[in-house]
Amino acid sequence: MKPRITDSTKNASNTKPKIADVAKVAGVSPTTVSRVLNNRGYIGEKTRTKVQQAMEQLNYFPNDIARSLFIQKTYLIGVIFPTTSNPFYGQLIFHLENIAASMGYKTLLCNSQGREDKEKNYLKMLQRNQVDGIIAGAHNRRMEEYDIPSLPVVGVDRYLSENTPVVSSDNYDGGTQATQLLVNKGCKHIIHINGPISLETPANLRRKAYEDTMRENDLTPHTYEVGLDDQEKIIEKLFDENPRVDGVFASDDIIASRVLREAKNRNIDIPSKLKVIGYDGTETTRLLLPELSTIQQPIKEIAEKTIEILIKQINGDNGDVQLETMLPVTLIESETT
Amino acid sequence: MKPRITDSTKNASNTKPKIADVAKVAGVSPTTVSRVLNNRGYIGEKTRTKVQQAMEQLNYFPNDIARSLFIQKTYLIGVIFPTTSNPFYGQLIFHLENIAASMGYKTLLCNSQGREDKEKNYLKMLQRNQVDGIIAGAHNRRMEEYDIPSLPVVGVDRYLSENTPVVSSDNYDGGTQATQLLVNKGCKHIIHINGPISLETPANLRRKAYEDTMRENDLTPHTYEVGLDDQEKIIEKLFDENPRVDGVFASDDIIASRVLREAKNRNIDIPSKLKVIGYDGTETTRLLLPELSTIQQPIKEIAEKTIEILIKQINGDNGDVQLETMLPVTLIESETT
DNA sequence: TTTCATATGTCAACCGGATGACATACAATT
DNA sequence: AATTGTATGTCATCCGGTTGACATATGAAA
Repeated sequence: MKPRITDSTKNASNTKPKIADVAKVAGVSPTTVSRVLNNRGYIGEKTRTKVQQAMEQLNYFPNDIARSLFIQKTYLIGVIFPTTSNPFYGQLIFHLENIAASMGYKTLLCNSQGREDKEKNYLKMLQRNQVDGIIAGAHNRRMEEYDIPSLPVVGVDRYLSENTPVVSSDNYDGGTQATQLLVNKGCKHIIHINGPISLETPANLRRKAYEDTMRENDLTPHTYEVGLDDQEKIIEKLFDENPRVDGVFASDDIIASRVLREAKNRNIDIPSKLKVIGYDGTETTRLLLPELSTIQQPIKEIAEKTIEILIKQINGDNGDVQLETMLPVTLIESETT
Repeated sequence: MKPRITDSTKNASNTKPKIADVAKVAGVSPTTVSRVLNNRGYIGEKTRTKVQQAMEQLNYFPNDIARSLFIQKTYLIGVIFPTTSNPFYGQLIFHLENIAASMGYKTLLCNSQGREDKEKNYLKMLQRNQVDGIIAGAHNRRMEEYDIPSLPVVGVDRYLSENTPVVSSDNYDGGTQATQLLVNKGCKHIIHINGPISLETPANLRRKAYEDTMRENDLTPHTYEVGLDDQEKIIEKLFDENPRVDGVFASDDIIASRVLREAKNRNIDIPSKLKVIGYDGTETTRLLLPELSTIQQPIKEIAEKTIEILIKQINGDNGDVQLETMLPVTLIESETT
C-alpha cells in the first residue's frame, strides 16, 4: 500500500522540495541525503530508510539539471531524422529511444524534415543542451557542422562528415538480392526507381547493385528518380515510356506501393505481368501491405549497433570504433514477385 | 563566408568555452557577454559585434543546463506514447515536436510500449529532468501519478486523471459517420471491431456511436474485440461465425487492413460483397493503402490544440483551459465501400 | 585499552550562467 | 554647469546538487 500524498504531508511552501527539505524531514544532514542518493560512503540501514521515506513523503525528485551541471554529463542524446511519421524512421527511432533508455540515456527528438536550416538549428540546440551524443540520419550532403570536437556523433545510413561512424544495412547486397530475384523470376525489362540522388548516402549502393546485377545478367539497367511530390507523375511516365516493363525494384516500400497502385489502374496483373519488389520491410508496411515483396532492413539491429558505437565513444573508447558498419538484410518474398 | 574553425582559433584547453572565455576574447566583462546573450540593459553596437565574433571564434554555445537551473525553466516537454513506430503516433509525435520546436520547446521522447511500469518510470524521469510540461497518450487506465501539482499535463485521446485536459478527435461523430456510410451503402450485417476495451478512453465512443447508429437503423450491433497479437485469429473467427457479414467498421486502419486481407483469402469481393471502413487515415495508410475508406483524424490539429493548451498552462493561464476538446473528423470514401 | 571500520555532521568550493546593486565614464541636453 | 541617458565594469548571490576535507561518535575487534 503506497502512501497517499495528502496536503498535510506536502511541504508548506508550494515549491519543489530540495535536498535540504528532505534532510530536514528525515532529520539528517543534506550531505547524508546526497550520500543515500548516490550510494556513496557509509550509510546506515535505518538512515537510508528514513531518507527514502522522507523523499516519498515530500514527493521529492532529485533535480537532474543541477546534477548534470556539476557532473558535466546529461545522459541526453539528440536524435535527428527527417520525420517520425515515416514508417522506417518511426520504427528506427522507436528502437533507438528504447535501447538508449535501457542504458540510462534520454532522447531529445528532432524532426528535421529534410531541411538543412532546421538541421543546423537542431545541432545548435543540442549543443546548448549539452547532449552527450548525437545520432543523425537527416540529410544527404556532408555538413561540416557535424565535425564537433569531443561530441560523439553516429550516422544512420548517412555520411555526416569525414570521421563520423555510419551504420546502415547492407544496401549493396539488398540491391543485388532484389534485382537478382526479379531476374530469376524471368523478368527482362526491370526498372529501378530511387529517391532523390545524393551520391553520398550508402542507400545509393542499392542502385549501384541493381546496375551491376543487370549487367551481369546481360540486361540494360534503367533508373527513374523520384522526388517527394512527383512520385505519381513519374511512375505514370515510367509506364507510359516502358510498356514492356515486367519488373520494378523500388528503393523503398512506399514507392513500390505506388507502382502497385498504378499497375492496378492500368489493369496490369501482378505478379503475372509485372513483378514488384520494395525496400525497407517495416512493421507497418508488413501489416498494411503484406503482399509486397521487399528487402527488409534489420532496423532493431541498426539501432542497437548505433547506440553501441555512440556510447562507446561517449565513454571514450575511441579505439575500436568502426567507421562503417553494415548489417545483413532479409529478402521477404511475398505475392508481388 | 563563414569563418572556418581552425585549431589556432580554438581555445587552448580542450574544454568547452564558457562566458568568461568569451569575455576574455572579446575584451569585455562576463556581465557584458551575458547582457548581449539576453539582450538586457544597454549594449553598444560595436560591443555586441565584438562579443558575437568572439562567440563564433570560440565556437561558444551557451550552457542551457546552467541557464535552466537559474531561471527555473527548461523549455523541455515530455512526450509519452506507446511507440513512434505506429503510423498514428508517429505522425502525431512528428507534429507535436514540430509545433513545440516552433515555440521554443524541446521534446523528450518516451515510448511506453503500453506498459504501465515503463510509463511510471518515464514520469519520474521527466520530473527529475524538470520538464515544463507533459503530453501523454500512453495508457488506458487513469493513473494518479499524473496528478502532479504544478506540472502541466495534457492527454491525447486518453483520460489521464480527474483534472487533466484531453484533446481528441470527435470519436462519436466518426463512429456515426462510418457506420452510417455502411448502412447507406446497403449493408445489413455490419460488424465492428475494436482494440482492447478500456472504458475510459474517448476512442470508445466510436463503438458507442456504432451501436447507437445500428439501433437507429433497426440493425443489431455486433462487436469483436482484438488484442495486440490475436488480430488475425479473431478476424478469421469473425468471418467463420458471420458468413453473411457485408460491412465491417474497424476501429483503426491496421485492423481494417487485416480484414481486407482475410476477405481476399476467402475470395470475398470488395466492395461488392463486403464493405470495409477503417479509422485514423494517417499519411502512411493513405500512401500504402489508398483504396481503404476511412475516418481521418485531424492529427495536426490535435497536435496544435494539445500544445496550445499545454503552453497555456505552463504560462499559468489556467483560467480558460478547456477540460475536453474534440476536433472534427473527415470521412474519406475510397474503394472499399 | 587501543584501534579501526562504520556512520554522520559541518563546511566550503564548484558546475555555468543570471541578475541586482552599485560605481564609473562619457556624451548629449537643458 | 548640472542633468540625464547610454554604456560598461565589479562584485556578490543564487539556482540545486556533488564532492572532498575534516571532525566526531559509536561499537566491535584486537
